[in-house]
Amino acid sequence: MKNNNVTIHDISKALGIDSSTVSRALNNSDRVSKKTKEKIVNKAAELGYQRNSLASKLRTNRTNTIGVIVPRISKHFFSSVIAGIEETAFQAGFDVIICQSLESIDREKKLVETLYSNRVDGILISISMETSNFDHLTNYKNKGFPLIFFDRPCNVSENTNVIIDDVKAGFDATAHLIERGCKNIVHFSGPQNLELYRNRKKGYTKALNTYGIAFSEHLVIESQLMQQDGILAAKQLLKLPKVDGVFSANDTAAISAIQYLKTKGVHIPKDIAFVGFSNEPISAIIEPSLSTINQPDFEMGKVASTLLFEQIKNKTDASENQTKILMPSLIIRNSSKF
Amino acid sequence: MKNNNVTIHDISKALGIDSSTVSRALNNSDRVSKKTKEKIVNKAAELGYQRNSLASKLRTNRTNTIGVIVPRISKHFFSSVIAGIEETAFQAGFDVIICQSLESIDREKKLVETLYSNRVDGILISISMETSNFDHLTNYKNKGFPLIFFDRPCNVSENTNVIIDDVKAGFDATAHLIERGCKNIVHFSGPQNLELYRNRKKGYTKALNTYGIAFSEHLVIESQLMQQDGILAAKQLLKLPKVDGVFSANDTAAISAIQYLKTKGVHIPKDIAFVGFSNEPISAIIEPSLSTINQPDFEMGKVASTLLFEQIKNKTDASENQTKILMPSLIIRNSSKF
DNA sequence: TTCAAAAATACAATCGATTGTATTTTTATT
DNA sequence: AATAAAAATACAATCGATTGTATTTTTGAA
Repeated sequence: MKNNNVTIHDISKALGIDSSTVSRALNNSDRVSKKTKEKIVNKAAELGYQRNSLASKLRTNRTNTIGVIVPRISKHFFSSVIAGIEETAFQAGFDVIICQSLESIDREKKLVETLYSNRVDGILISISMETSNFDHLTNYKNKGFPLIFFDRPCNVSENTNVIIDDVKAGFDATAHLIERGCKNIVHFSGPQNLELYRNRKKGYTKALNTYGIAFSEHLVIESQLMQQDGILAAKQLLKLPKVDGVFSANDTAAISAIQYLKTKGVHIPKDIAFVGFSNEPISAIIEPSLSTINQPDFEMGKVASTLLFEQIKNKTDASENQTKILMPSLIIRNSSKF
Repeated sequence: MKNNNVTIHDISKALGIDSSTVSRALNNSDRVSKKTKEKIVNKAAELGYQRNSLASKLRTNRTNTIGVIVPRISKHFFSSVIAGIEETAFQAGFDVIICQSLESIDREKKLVETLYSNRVDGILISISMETSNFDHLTNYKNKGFPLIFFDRPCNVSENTNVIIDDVKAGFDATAHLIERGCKNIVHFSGPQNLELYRNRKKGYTKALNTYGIAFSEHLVIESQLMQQDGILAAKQLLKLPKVDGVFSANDTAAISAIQYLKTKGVHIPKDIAFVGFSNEPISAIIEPSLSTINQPDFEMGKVASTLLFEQIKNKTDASENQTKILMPSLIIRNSSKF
């Protein structure tokens, strides 16, 4: 494509009107008369003019764009959060650039750099599973760059985090299994550098304590909670004595474990009851349907982006960091019914 | 955030070296001596310099960025295509901006404009279900802007399309049902402005013809193929006499229809056999597992982006339009077994 | 040591839009 | 008709990086 892009200077020349006036006209400034505006707008349409945002952004030092980094867009939870973000952004007149780290710290670093060098006005991020050092993020944050963590918080320094109450969720899930009669409850846990998984585990142990059940580290199976991990966990679980309940820190692992156990003749929930985490759409459909924790995903997107836009506006103020905690809810389905 | 961004001019001043040399040094040009390069690179690191891509892109008129517009990132098919695109793009040194139209033509138009005004080097798009007029796309295409359609092609003018052989897929799916013994096969079809759905339907009718079964328009139920539509279609289907097979143009509608029918005591596949389309991950897990058409999604992303990069490179040549057709494959699962 | 060639660096224009200031034109008041 | 105020428009600098050309410095061969 030859560079036949039309600029305001082309319009300027075509009409014999200064480019500054053209610019003002196209931005509907009231410093330009109605008549001239009309002429300019018409000529712009005629020539097929399209603003060069790069130039505009460079000059104004404002991009009206935010970046969002999630581990994986195909995860229902994240795409719902993104939906919430996009809705808020649309109302605020902001564009959104969606990126996925694929759980890789290297990709994450590169994405942050790219977004920053494109001068997005702020970033919303849910860190990768590999991220345990936060320098590539706090460096920007400390410069005063608007940066907000959601779902997977960062507490190594002062930050704004939007999370759900994972301890409560873990407690509720486990308590439900106990009240249902489970005595030997296994916990599928995730990478411990993520506070979120630490908290779900905390909730699990807290519930055991509350109900006077001894906690045993043997009953905690840690993995990345991918599909394959669920199968491995199920195999491991079968070697443990009289397990009758599982609280999995995500649905994916729970589902693959259930599938595997079914092939081994284990009856869910009679032999082993299951509670997952995330309320993936599939969880309502499989058999047995999976009890799980519902997270206010869409709301999380709205809350996080609203906070971000506040930070972007209050450029001058040292924005106060705050942690917003949203409430999860337990959905009881067949995988844990009597 | 005050604008304390470090520029090459800051480095220039700090070292008493002209900014052009600084720029060249940071781009590792061999017009700068090794010694000076080192000084500059060190100072850049010290000051926390980060290139302003906006300025760079404006000057060079090259963004090394492509845009991708899909209807919905949460759809497994699209996120897999995106994965393929990102892999190719990464190798080519390009950034990818992911956008979702949410099946809305208005959003789609706005996204194309935004991407263009940000001067992406090209766009890959799978159009929305609402899109039946293509002016907002062909306008750019005709200017010589690299634009490629995937999965949902555009044949109103000369374009590059990357698609799968939907006719064959529809044929295979239907033929399989017939060979299995089905005589009254319903087809869940999608919006007819999308060629893809027209083609799947074509394949369906072609198979009926081939096997000497009369085609009846009554047996085609058209909708947006969303979850809710599947239930409505199932209800409608129950009113038809002796339906014994369904070929659904996507998995989503098939799955919700199956769920509904099961509650009505219909046995799948004994009473009604099902074949879906897309091979969503859920399809392997539900009960009965859903026979479906597997699309080479990741490959489609690679092929489409490879073609796009070729077009971007051959700026001058009038790039030849071409249609690439990828081959789908039928996966037979329990929903259509004997 | 001298000087041409090569290497390194500096100068200055440029990408396209925006914006503060200056100038011209119009309007309205006397 | 004169003139001050207001409205409309023009001028010119700027955002930050890049790049063709010019200038200075270094190198090495005679």
